[in-house]
Amino acid sequence: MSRELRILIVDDDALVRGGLSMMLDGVHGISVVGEAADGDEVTAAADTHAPDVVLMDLCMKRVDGIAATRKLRARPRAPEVVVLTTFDSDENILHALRAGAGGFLLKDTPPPEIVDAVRKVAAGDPILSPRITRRLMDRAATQSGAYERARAALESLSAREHEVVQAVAEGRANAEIATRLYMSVPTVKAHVSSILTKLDLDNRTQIALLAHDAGLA
Amino acid sequence: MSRELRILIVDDDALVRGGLSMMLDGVHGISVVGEAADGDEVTAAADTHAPDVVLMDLCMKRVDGIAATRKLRARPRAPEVVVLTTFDSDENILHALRAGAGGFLLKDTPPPEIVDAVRKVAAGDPILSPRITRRLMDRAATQSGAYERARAALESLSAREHEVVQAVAEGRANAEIATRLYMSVPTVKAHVSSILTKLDLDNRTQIALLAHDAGLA
DNA sequence: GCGCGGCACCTACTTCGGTCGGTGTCGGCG
DNA sequence: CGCCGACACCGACCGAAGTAGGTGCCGCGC
Repeated sequence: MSRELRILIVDDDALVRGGLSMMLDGVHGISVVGEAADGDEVTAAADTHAPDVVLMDLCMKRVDGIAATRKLRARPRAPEVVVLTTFDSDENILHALRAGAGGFLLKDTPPPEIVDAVRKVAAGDPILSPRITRRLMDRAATQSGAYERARAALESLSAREHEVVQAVAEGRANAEIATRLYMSVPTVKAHVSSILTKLDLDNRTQIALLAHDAGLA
Repeated sequence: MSRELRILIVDDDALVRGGLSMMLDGVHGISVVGEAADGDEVTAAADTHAPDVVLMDLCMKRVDGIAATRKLRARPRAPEVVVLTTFDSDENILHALRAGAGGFLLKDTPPPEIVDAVRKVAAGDPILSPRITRRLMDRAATQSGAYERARAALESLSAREHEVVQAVAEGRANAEIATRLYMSVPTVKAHVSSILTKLDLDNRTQIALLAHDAGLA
């Protein structure tokens, strides 16, 4: 097998650091190579210890965990980051994911699962707490509902009308659309009008919203 | 501990059913109580065997796995459903999630993980293959990018303007907005105009799209 | 061949949306 | 106090959006 997994623990609470360290260090294949108490110390610690995985607390005093994660992930040979937090607000989750976290665990996760998560993340697999997974699933499902309906509605349109819908969905005016699609403004209007009746809508804004739901940028 | 977990396996390939059954049955705490070869047979099998978890193949002949899942989940005391499939198309994933699947695994998942997944799903935790999790994470992250920017832009608006934005984002006409917010049409126009300059936009459609990005339904 | 429906295109007319200018009100500040 | 800026509100004007109606052009079926 490969060498030991090198872990860096980042949390501004010494007690938590201790607990995590105790939980992880000594477990087969894992060794905690360092700790940091603050977002500022993280990059330095990462330089000296070259960890494979960083366990990152989210709410810290000076530089928060999100920013620290972003900084870490921007480096060459970036370590994987597992975010640990007490709060599962959408804010936190989405920010962390955008910052490049490979895992997002709530602090009530039982120790063996944390160990497991660290291993999986190190292997490149993403890890989320069940509650978070559920959120993401619900999110995706609801969105895809609108998507399906919108897509279905747009089926009834002709090719040219599709192009017009696309342009309308970008917030463009009729004149703009006309030049872009090489037709006169009245023709654009005719298309828009036809689209409105076919989709049973009242105005171009509703076209734009529908198209947006259908995934046209 | 609670009683054994009752599993129903649904796949139109007898070989696959056999393999899964062999993999799961006999494992501590799990027993395979039935099999079904087709979406049509599923409800009947569920009636007779009252499974806790259904392992559902997605691509089947007559009634596909999505429809079968939807039907199962609509019942009282519905079993949890884990979808198993070879293909990880967005289509499949989103449809399955919307149908009420509690888990989505690719068929290349190693056996122990499948066992584990069944247990977790039975306990109410959602389960996704790493590749799927990654997809959902990326999806959420990209969307939240636009969200942040839009939210920030809308900060500069007054309370009344916010209400107008909301209404515009629903595709409403000025007259509608006027009655709804108890003001005259010219006043609505004034607000819209002010919003346009503050957000540096050209027309109400763009307002609607921005607001949509900001999460105003 | 002929009629027919759908499409893309246009003109002329009506309605809606957006700009400009202006009023009254309120709270902050020298 | 008197001034200023922000806000909510309105009326008059004009350009853009949407409607009605009509033309030429395929491709289809009788």
